[in-house]
Amino acid sequence: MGNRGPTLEDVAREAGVSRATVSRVVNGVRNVAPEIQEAVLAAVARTGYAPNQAARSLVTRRTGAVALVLSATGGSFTARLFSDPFFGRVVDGVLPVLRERAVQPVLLVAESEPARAQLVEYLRRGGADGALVVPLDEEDPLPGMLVGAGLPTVLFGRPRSGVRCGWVDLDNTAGARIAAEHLWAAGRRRPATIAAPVTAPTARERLDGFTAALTALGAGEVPVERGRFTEESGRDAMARLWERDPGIDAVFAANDLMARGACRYLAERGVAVPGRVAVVGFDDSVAAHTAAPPLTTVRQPVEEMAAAMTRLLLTHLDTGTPETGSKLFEPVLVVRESA
Amino acid sequence: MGNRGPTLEDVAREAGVSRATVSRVVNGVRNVAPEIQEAVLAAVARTGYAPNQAARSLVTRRTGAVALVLSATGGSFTARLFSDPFFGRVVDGVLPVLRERAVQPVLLVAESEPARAQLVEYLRRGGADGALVVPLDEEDPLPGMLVGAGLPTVLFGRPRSGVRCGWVDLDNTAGARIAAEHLWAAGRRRPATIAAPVTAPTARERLDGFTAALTALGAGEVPVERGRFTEESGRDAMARLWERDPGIDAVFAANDLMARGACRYLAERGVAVPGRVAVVGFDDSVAAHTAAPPLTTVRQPVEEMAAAMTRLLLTHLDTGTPETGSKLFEPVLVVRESA
DNA sequence: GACACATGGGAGAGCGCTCTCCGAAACCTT
DNA sequence: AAGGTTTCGGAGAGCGCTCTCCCATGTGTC
Repeated sequence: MGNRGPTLEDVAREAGVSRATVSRVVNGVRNVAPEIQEAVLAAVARTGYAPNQAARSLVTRRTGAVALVLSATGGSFTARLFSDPFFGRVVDGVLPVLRERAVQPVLLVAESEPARAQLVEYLRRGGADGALVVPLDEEDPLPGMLVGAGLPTVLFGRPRSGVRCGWVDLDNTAGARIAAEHLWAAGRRRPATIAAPVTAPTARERLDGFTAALTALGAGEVPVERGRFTEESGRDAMARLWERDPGIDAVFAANDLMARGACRYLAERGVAVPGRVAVVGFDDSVAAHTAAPPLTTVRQPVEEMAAAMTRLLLTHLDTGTPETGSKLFEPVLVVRESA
Repeated sequence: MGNRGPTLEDVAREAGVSRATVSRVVNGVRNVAPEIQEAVLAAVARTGYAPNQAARSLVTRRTGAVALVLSATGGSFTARLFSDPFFGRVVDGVLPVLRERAVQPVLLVAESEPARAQLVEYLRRGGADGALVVPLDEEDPLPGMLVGAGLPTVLFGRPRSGVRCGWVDLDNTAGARIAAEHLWAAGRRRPATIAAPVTAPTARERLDGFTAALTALGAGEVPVERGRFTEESGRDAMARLWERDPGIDAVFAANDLMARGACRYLAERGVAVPGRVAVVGFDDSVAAHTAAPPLTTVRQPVEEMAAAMTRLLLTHLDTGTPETGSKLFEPVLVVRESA
């Protein structure tokens, strides 16, 4: 694309000033006499000038863009990416913070191993100033690769050991405990849970936190089935749970989508929710209040967390100090009708 | 970020050759003696060299990235973006084509007016070599802005008049006709339709095509209610339709999600589908076959279309000719259980 | 053995911008 | 009025790379 538009030089000639002056006006720095400033702006408008970001980056070592990386090691993940409201919430939290600072948000998806490699290479070459990473699996090597490449990085969720970078996270264990205590207090003595893949640390904390809290309360063994965070998989897990033991009177699912799936199965079987079985979800996404019945769920302030994550990165970028800030958020139980 | 890593110069010194030679090896061009090539690669590995994309772009006028722009003029659209399987399918179609060519896909979202302006500025400055745009509203000014800025652009859906650029599209009118004919052939004589916002050209074609086909077949007035492409809005539209006229015996919805919503409403009212009312969706997304009952729907080969759109852009980029290619796809009816 | 010709690798210009100097002019201050 | 100080704008180096020249070797031909 020999799309060579006008350069600073052209604008300078047009305005009858030097390159440096045009640069000053364009970047709004220092004191340039008002009439000269006006002349320059007019010249910019007349020529249709747009600064060449490559040339600018070459000297400033900044691109003005920040990458929001969605990564997963499992196959076919765009399907999940664009069906789980979770990601939309992350994006919703990130965008305003970046926009306010006039930083361009750039979404990058790492859906496979080669994609991950290509993505890291892109960032190593200076495709963006920093990365906000939402990894979905514990084994995901991406955060380590990025941090290893020296790229300012902040994660949604704690990094695996050995990877030093900023992060935000929810106290999932506490969230699971809140759910357990709510169910217990409501007289439920035979709770089960629908967990998520073992590879998601988040999921493990929710599972362990739930069983640990129930054990502490004096409950017996808690039946566990696993889903894949999708509504469909939640339905299936509920089916297996029910087949194993129709005596259970409560179900805690690791996210709202799976909780919905569980409700759907129960509805199909004519089992009353919450009359016969109480259901608690996790996240408090839109999926929670549009469910039938509306879900009681553990609220994860995703947007807030994403905004905090973004601010952490911007601070890192501003100060240049690679201090790895972090922030842990507390969950809250949102009681609706399902439990 | 004074993140200055090793430069070509450093690698050259390390390998005992000139800058030019290192550049040749890194870019895999021309004939470099095998032993020298090896020495250079070793030096690259030792120094951890990564080419500076800004410097490279400055001379090549290429970034090696292509933007996939998701744009909408309505408010709060990330919610829809990350809940409608449609976008995931677009991404699924685009990624492989780009990956194969080692072009970095970069997702950009234009969720508001300022965001759109910032995005255009970013691309004008050379943030990417070209743009694949998925506009959701007819009034969306983005395609025009991009084309006006001289950026190679290909749209999903025909451009509004006055905007000259490549595009791919589905023959929505034909799709709606197929649906109408299917329902008519099945003996449905009182069909209604759930359309989408007037601002979506796609939606208008589906609505007009449906009513036109039915008129041609000899049907009377077709009741119309509008949704917003979401399952929830489809449910509500069905409710209004039913309230207006419980005599209708078929419903054609402008996408699968709304068709699902319609089914849900009918199920709530105890109306048999397809026994009493037949339902036809549009898109054949995952939402179609996971619905209860599985939806009869008009298949839109989104992935294929997205791949074609990408190839159109790459060709444009390769040849430099701003010939505005385009491709129209034919819909197919997928008959399942709902009609 | 003299010439033409391919082949491998270096020198150096220059992509478009920022930013540090510096000099000229205007303004105080005493 | 002489010196000091501030304000404004220009000159020019240089960011890290690519790519065109060009020269120094090989290799083939008669």
